[in-house]
Amino acid sequence: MARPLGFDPEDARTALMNVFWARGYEATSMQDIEAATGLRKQSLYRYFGDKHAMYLAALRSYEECVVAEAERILGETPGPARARFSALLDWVIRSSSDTGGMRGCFLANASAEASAADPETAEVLAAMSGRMADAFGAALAADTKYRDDADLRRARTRHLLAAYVGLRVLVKGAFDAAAVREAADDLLLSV
Amino acid sequence: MARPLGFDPEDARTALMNVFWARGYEATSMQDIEAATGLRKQSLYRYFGDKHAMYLAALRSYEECVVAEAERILGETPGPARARFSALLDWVIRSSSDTGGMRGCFLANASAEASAADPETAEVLAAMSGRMADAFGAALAADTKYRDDADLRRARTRHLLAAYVGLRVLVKGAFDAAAVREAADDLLLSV
DNA sequence: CGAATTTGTTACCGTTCAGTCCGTAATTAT
DNA sequence: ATAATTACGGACTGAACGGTAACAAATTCG
Repeated sequence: MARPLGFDPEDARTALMNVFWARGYEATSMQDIEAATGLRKQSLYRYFGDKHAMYLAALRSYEECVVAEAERILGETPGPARARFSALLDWVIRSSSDTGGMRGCFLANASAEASAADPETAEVLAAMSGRMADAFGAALAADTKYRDDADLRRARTRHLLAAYVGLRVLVKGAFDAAAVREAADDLLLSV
Repeated sequence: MARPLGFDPEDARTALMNVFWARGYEATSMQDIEAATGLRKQSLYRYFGDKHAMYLAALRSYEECVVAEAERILGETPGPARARFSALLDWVIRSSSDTGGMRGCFLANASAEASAADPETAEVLAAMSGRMADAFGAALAADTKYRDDADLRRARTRHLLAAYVGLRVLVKGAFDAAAVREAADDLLLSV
């Protein structure tokens, strides 16, 4: 009955994801968001609510884009667990160098920035890391060694998830591409 | 020749460390800093310069407190590499539950928050992670297996550092104490 | 004691923050 | 066409930001 939306909400969410991913929550101003989305504040506020809601939308967009892709790679790569994780790490390293800048992992960045006083964000992050953990566990279960030992599988899942997150944090400052590759190769030896 | 400083600079730096560690750089306001240190803005500005310098002082304080303690534990624990890392992880888990809140690792938090546009912070972070890597490598060298194979030692060092950092990020949201313990135990199997 | 110097405190500065109001343009239903 | 409804754009708001200026209290040296 009235004028339709002048922008694609999906595009806006992707732009939000990129800007919050690159700068974090606190360091991103509404000016940055306007520039990233190409929209005016008023349109953003009407559609999303407030800055915090935009951040949650960005996190959900990351979940749909990146976490889903990680799940796909871990699930669809044929062969044993090690091959699956190798494919995952290849993809991480490749997509890191694609974007040039080392943004790390939005999930890891958000976890590190998260204050205890933000239960909504904590919930989204917990759900996301839970999906990652499930995907890791399922990939491990491709090997009989892990399929038959739930305790080992859970422990190894947590170990791998920690190493994965740590890699994506360290790539922002301490590790160059070669160091990441080396750490990833060594990590695969423990799978 | 004049009135002496009315506060202990070391205490002030420790307070700065704690407040930036808990909240990050952007989310910490000068009001927070005044409350944490018990000092007024003017005293802080005169002594440290500006907020950014206070952050660097906080990072250096962390390096002197926490990184130095990690070096000490890795270096002075007797026995093979695994025992040394076990002691390190015990200490991490113990000190995490001591402070109640899960602040994670200041180094990891700062790395995740760091923007590429801050070379000074990047330098401090690189130096700190370098010290951690050196300490990890030295601890590994307690085993002949690692002492005699520099390539393996370097790769394993990076793997362990990534896992260590990842653990301390995930403890902020995704992992509870039991999950950390489990991941740490599994991590030790790869040493 | 008194001059010099530095600390600590209060008030203040311009800027930027997230968020809102309101007039205008665009679209649909009648 | 016209009325109703909605999106858009610019101007605006009060609060909080980081940072500074100016003054009073305290300490040391001559």
